[in-house]
Amino acid sequence: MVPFATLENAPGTSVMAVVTRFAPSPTGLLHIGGVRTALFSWLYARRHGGKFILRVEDTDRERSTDEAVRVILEGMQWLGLDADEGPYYQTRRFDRYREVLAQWLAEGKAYRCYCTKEELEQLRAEQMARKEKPRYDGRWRDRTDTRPGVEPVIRFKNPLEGEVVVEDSVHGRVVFKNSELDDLVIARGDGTPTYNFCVVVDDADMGVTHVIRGDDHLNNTPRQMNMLAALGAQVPRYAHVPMILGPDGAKLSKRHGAVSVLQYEEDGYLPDALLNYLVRLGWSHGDQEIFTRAEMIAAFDIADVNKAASAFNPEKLLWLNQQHMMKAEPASVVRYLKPHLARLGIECADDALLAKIVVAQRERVKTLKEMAQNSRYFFGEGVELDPKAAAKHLTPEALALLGQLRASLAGLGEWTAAAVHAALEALAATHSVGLGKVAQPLRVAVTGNTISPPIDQTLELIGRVRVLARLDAALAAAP
RNA sequence: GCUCCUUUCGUCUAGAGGCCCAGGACAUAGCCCUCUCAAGGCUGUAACACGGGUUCGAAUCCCGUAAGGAGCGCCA
Repeated sequence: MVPFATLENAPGTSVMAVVTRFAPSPTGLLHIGGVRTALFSWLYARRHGGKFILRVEDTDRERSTDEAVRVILEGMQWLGLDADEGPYYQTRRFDRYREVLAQWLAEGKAYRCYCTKEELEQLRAEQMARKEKPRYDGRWRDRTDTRPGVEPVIRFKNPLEGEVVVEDSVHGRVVFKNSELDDLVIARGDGTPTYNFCVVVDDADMGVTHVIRGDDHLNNTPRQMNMLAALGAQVPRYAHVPMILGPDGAKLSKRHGAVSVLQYEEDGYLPDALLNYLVRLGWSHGDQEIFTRAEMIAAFDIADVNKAASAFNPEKLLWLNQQHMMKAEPASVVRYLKPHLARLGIECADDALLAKIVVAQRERVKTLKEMAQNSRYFFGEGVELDPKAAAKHLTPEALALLGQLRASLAGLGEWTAAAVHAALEALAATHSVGLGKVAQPLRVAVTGNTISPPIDQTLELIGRVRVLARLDAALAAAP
């Protein structure tokens, strides 16, 4: 039991623990738009020492899929957006919804409507023809009879007059006239409850204090507030955050960005980098671009959230990902790099070596996937020489240098980057050539290509045995 | 069509009447550094949607217009 010593504050100022929720629908795969909403809700709860609830809104049984539920669960876990409660599933709360439905029917707060779909369609068509806003006209609102052969829906009796004021944390005061609202369906003909109704019951039952969601829900809010009032529940604080657009400024779609959040794991992004990118879409904290998780929690405030939609920019995400790889503890990057190495068939249990590889590679790759691909030559035996690189750099003159270099490397007392570097410089000096004249052929011989970390570090990490073997192979392959 | 929302560089944003002939970041161009590729540093190009007000003074306040978006479902 939580002791509440100060419950006697004036109305509206009572101390209330913050409770937020993320309520995705498993009718499509969770994408970055949803993730950002989840992030804002999570941050807000963490910032205020509150509770974060995960609730799966699966009342549409036709379109909900197990795959989508899996992506929500795995995605949230990968991102580290841990819930304090849930996941709840609305499909498991049907008894509760039926209870409220029965109560409202009994109290006259809701009623059965026996209109057929055809009838409703005709009504809509007529209204459109008259250039009116299409809406249900309440024709069954006060009827008590029934109509055989039609499974009735249940509609909420929305107030006819007055207005509903939404005090939104990002949009400010938004006023809706009740006369613009109609009696929405809260239970289908088959008895299953609908979204707007379930949300209201759930938010009330779960004690949600702050509803943070996409601004496509702003128009639903007055209806929900009316239902909350019918329930006798307190109205939460609303914050309708702007939507995320695709890179082209158009609505997010499968074609560009509306992919499963798990795709970002596969593409080699660090969870913290994705979160950092997403938090800066619609929110800012002065000029700060890079945030650790703790910094995000400390700085986040809904008051700083923008009103306008923002476009997703893949280049900036890439940049941030690299920034996070460079700032993070190498060991933590290793943890996320391993799956990518595994996908290339590379299993390495030497975490210390992997940490060194991370440090050597992170300033030249944008993703973990790229890091894994560019690190293949640290593992396995031989390397495949890129034909163009070999033709350009493994010239007879270069091979002559490499031959001498092989000897000096073989005789090195200790195999460190510093020792390798000294050997290279000595060779370059005796032949009066730049370091590049020997470094590039060497790079091609041991990595197969022209790109790698500084050559001395590269050799140290590849290891002497492999380096000598690869030099021998390059020398032997020469004409 | 009706109701609601939105509008600062290509993109993300700072800006809460004078600090702004608008700052930062990504991207982009140039230079420096350099054994490759990067990273890093420096420099440049680039924006207050438009029109009226209010005010000594407006990116900031008000009103229109335009353009986008959302909702108007027995979808969520």
